[in-house]
Amino acid sequence: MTSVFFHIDLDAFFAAAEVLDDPSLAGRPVIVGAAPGHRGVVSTCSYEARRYGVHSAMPISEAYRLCPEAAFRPVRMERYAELSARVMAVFEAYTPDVVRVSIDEASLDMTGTERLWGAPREAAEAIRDRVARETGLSISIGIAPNRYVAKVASGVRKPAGLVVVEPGDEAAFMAGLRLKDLWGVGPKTRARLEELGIGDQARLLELSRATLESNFGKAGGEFIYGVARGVDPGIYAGEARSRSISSETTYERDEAGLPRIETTLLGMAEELVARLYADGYSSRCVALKLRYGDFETVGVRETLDEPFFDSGAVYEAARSLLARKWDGRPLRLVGLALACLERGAARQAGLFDDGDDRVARVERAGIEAARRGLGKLTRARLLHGPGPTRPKPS
DNA sequence: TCTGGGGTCCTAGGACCC
DNA sequence: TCTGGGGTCCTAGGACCC
Repeated sequence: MTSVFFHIDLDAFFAAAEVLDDPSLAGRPVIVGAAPGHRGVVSTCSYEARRYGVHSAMPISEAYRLCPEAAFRPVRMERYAELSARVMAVFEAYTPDVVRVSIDEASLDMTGTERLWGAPREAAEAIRDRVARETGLSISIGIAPNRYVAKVASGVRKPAGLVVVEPGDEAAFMAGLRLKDLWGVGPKTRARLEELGIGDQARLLELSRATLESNFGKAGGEFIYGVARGVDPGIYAGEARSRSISSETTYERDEAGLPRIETTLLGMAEELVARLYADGYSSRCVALKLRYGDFETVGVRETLDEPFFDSGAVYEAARSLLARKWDGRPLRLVGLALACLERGAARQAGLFDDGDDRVARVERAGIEAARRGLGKLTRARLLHGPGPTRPKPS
């Protein structure tokens, strides 16, 4: 049986969600992201805003300059997650094999569903109508014999696009695209390709696998060689488990005060450990990220033999990494990450009976934190510490 | 008063072991 | 006297994506 994959993308999702909740925004340029006058970027903007040249990841100051009359809205991730879940539930009504790629994208294996939902195009229209009816959101759909080509196809005719690549047409479809439409080939790779005289897809096909590997490394070369021909490199094939969790913050003004920086790290350690327990992981690596005023970014990390047991240990590790790496110049950003994640919450030997009930583990973590007086201590420090260190959530 | 925050994967070099 | 190799783990940095 020929495989049929749908890749579905929500159109300008965050901006569309804002319009949904405030219909007076319909037809206006809407920019979701940082507030003008603050440090930050555009997260998503409506198609009306794109006509002014505004786009994702653009500094908010520039977006404001281009389109001061736009409605600027903060990111409301919880609301988007709620809407996303409703959209994903619609997809799951059409196939059991839904890979949720991100908050606004999914890859569906629709192989063998023809008898239920009709030809791919009909099924796609049915999904689109149902998403619109149940959530009021617009989607773009790419259909192809593999997940990679479906993903690319979903992006070439947004918004409300529907692009079908028939079996056998994958290579021809890819050959007709611009280099920037290749998923996984970013600005640096494109620049390097241009140095090699490669400005479009057709020219890219002339490069041998060996040439690509010698320029982009073994993995990179193989990747480019394959995707240029419509071969799926297995982008969503990996095991769906989290490998790291992180938190970072950009100060409104560069910060050189050790107490404030440490307070930031303390809050992050608490937040990360809480998330770690809630998700049922343990970690034995902590990584500190620092960005100086000139945007120079450095990192330092440490791996332990045993998992961290509580946020106090993570905080102490973070402090010592800071002492080791920071040269004292004002910091624009600090970030903390936990990596080497393993399934199962960390336990101190002998403290608890075994048991892997998730809720129980989370409670245990809370109990343990309270036992050590950690909860109270850190709350006091965060409330009365050296002032606010985190920008308003944008 | 440019340049967020949360992730993934790859590379290259060094330490260490057999 | 010129210094094996293979494997694994760890670190720092970089590219890319949403």
